[in-house]
Amino acid sequence: MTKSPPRTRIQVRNRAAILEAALEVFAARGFRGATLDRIAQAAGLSKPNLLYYFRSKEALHLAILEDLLELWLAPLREMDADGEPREQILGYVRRKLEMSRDHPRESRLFANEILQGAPRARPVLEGELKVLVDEKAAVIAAWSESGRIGPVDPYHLIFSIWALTQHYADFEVQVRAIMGKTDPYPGAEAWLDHLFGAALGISHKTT
Amino acid sequence: MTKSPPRTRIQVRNRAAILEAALEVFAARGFRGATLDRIAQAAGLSKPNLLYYFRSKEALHLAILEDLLELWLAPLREMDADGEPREQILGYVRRKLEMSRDHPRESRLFANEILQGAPRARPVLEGELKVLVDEKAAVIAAWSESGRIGPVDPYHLIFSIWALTQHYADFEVQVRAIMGKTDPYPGAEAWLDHLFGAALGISHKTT
DNA sequence: GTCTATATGATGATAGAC
DNA sequence: GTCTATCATCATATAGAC
Repeated sequence: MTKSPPRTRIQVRNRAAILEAALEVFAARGFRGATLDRIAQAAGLSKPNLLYYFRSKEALHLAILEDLLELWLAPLREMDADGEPREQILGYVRRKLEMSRDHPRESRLFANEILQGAPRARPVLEGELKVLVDEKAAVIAAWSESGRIGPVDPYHLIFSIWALTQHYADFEVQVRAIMGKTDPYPGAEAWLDHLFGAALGISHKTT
Repeated sequence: MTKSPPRTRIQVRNRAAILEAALEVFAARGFRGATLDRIAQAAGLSKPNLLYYFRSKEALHLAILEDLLELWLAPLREMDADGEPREQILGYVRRKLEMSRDHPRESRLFANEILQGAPRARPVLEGELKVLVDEKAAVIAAWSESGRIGPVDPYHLIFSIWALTQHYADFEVQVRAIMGKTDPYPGAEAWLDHLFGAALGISHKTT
């Protein structure tokens, strides 16, 4: 799946420039909306030269997805079964929110891909992602059953964390349309801490 | 912005068929990924005939956005300043989740548009949407200040509701990759009820 | 109002010189 | 390895007959 490794410094630099440019363009316009022309221009190369490094638009997109995967799954991987449950879950929320703040393009690229049915990423979702989520869901379920956190549905809890944190990157335009120039992240962090903190309690008020 | 009203029954039927087909295709593939060929085929018309009803792809997309707007904002509009606060907010969550379940294509069409910077919907976001959100945020803030619900950030609360409910429509492929054939909506409803119920409490456990 | 045929432009990819 | 020139395809939109 990966190309033969680059040998010269120029190749390393060009390859990196292409991946950076492609991330920018794919994130902003989706797979179909992105053009090789635009990516090549952003990378400072000619279109045929770009295609010398990646044999097709499809191959370029795939290379990015693969590069991104570990970065993307890292925050969940760090959740430690032996840690303090509440701290582990709230820590995951914080790391994931930081990921949205520091890597919004990566978030939007994934969002574009999944929104359109994950034509290229589906194997990853059903393979590596599902395995990881099943594993961490089991950890959370054990915490819940032992009473160290309140009763929660681990899968929906994880979906919630994804949805809430990624929202600030993926729907940034909408957030800004409503909040103006105010940086949403400080408020978001406090709110998510409150929201998940309350939900993880042993019990909660019902009225 | 809107075309002259259709006059005959055939026109009404064709126009509706086009909008239905276009919703399907735009939602699944985004603006650039959708082709007039595919929309025309899905609507059972020739491409030039489609362009007789809508002068351009752009105009067709705009017509859909406008048609969708009221449907989309209705659940929030229904939130009643004179109702019982907790019930009003949880009711909004439920209606919005039903909207995702019953209208996933509409959700994905909006998501595509916003994800790519809202090139066509931006005026709506900064206009009608912002006005409505500001109004309802003030209502929630008043509830919070009077102590009828706990201290909440009204804007982030509303973002949370959008993010969580729309996630099940927009990222359906990912949810299914992890949950398999299980219908996620019953579990989602219970979880969101728990999550927001806990967060709206007067206070919550901090450890 | 609806169709066939076609103009026009964009885009992914290749050929071949240097 | 990198470029200019070009091909083949596809997509939006229009012309014009019926």
